[in-house]
Amino acid sequence: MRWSTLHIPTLRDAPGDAEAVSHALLVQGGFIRQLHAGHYSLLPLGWKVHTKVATIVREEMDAIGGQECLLPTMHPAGIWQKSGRWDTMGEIMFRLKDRRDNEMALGITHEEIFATVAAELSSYKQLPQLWYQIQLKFRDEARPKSGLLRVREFAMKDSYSFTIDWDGLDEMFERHRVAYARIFERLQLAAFPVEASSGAMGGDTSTEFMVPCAAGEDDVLRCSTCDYAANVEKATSALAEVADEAPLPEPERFATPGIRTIAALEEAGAPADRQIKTMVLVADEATVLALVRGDHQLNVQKFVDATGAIELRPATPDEAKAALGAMPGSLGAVGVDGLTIVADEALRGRTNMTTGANDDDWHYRGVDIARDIKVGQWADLREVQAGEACMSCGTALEVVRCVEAGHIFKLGTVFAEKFGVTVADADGQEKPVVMGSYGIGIGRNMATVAESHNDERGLIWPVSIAPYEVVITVVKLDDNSMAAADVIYSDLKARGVDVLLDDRDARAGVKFADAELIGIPYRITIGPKALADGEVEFTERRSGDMQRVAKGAVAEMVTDLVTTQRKL
RNA sequence: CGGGCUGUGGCGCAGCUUGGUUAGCGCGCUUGACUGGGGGUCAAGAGGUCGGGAGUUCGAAUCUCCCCAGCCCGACCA
Repeated sequence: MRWSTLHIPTLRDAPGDAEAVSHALLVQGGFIRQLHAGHYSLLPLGWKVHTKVATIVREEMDAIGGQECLLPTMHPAGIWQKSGRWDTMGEIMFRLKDRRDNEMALGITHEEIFATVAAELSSYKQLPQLWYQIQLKFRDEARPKSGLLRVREFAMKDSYSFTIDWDGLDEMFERHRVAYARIFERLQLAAFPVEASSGAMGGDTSTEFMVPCAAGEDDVLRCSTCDYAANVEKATSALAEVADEAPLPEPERFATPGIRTIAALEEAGAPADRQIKTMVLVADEATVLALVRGDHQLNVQKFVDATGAIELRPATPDEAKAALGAMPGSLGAVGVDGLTIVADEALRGRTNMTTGANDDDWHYRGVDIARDIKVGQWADLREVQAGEACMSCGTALEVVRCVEAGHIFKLGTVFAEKFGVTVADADGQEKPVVMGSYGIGIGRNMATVAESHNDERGLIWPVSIAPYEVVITVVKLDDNSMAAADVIYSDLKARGVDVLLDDRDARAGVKFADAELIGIPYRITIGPKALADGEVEFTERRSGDMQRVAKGAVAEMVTDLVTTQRKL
């Protein structure tokens, strides 16, 4: 294409409100424009990149046997009520009504719809099936941010597997791991798999693919020695043994005037790891207690996963007082009856502990948890901190800030049971089909590549998804230069290279700056200097390295380079 | 949802504290000239409901109130 005819609205200045690098560069480079919070228009350049990302995903899904479909975006409420997620999804779901007052929703994901399609399966001989689509999802995110990284309307590749048993699911899961690894390799993203919480998706296990990135929103605990990596919502670590002394015969009250914090109580003689921290939470309208060791932090998602709570929030100080009789700072679970008490595993078997006495300015010491506290449920609740020991090898774990680039779930038979997705097995017995679901956001991955590949001059796209693989920059629009440019341009096009001819009547500096800003990986510069020797200049965007090439040889050379890079 | 901040030509901003003729600047845009290998120079132009509404006032971009939108932090979130 000829630049002079295209709509590539690059900006001299970066937008003032863009914090994330990808956001600023995609706007400045003329790839995207915001319509309103969380909704972006993809301009020609942006759509080209987006399409190339989608193509890579499509190719890799096809390579593992995926069959592409396209399901509706708008769904009747009934289908979501059938799975029970009409209620559990809460505010994330855009809801609307049609003219007959029927309730509808915009799809946040498509398990329900694919399960409906799958209900037509009737025999194990039809399995396995692997279906996917690249389709818009709508999510009413509380806080869209960072350009394309977190939006309310976005294209996602979501695939769904249907197998006769769990071994089949394992096989499908493994296929996706391979496909995703290939996708991220082709996108040149440093993604790595991590253990994740399945959250509202439910199901058995899930794996996220994370890309280290400052603009990300997830923390991953990673071991540098072995391959352990897990989302902080799921991560565990090995704790040093704590040797407890024998407990007192019974908890002993002692006055702690003015002491409201773990740290203050520590100064008063109770080490933090010998304290029980009691937090009052409101889970789906019920008051519950979460107990962790004094020096530990509660991870809310872990609590949700352990208890199945849908909505969870900390109680207000007044609510805490109403429930336990004291203000935060003197709360405890000793002798508490009638409230659900969930305790972290690190507290199991501990004795001689200190905790609040549910009386302002009073605490108990000598507490034996097994004896004195009616724990209703033991669970892993504590948030792992950087530096704690890896469970499998003991190395200190590090925290890495990441973007979630993909997420794959083993769903099991939950949806199959609700939607009647059953098939007859070899013995003629009706069996629920085992499902998996697998997601990868197209726009988010595009933005993540932008986050990962840029410099002070702008974007540096990998050849695989660059809006154009090569730009021909004509320094001076005289007949001689344009003639040479046209020959090379036609030659490259004939060779199947995605080439952009910058034939704008602008100063060389402007063209160089724009080419670099929009991140075209290779540039052929045509100017009188080199042309006098029958040569053109060839520059690699990433390194800035320039070399002179005979004008008749450059097309073949570039084609070879691009072809190699493209396939990577 | 809580906290902080911001809305002024296409983009980036000043003006607002202390109300006062015609609302400025840079970039971009149009036309012309000179230029021509890293965002050039000169000249002449076009382009603005100052986020919206109500109020105070002789007079509001500026003060007051309400609303809307956007950004950032936190909460939340497949």
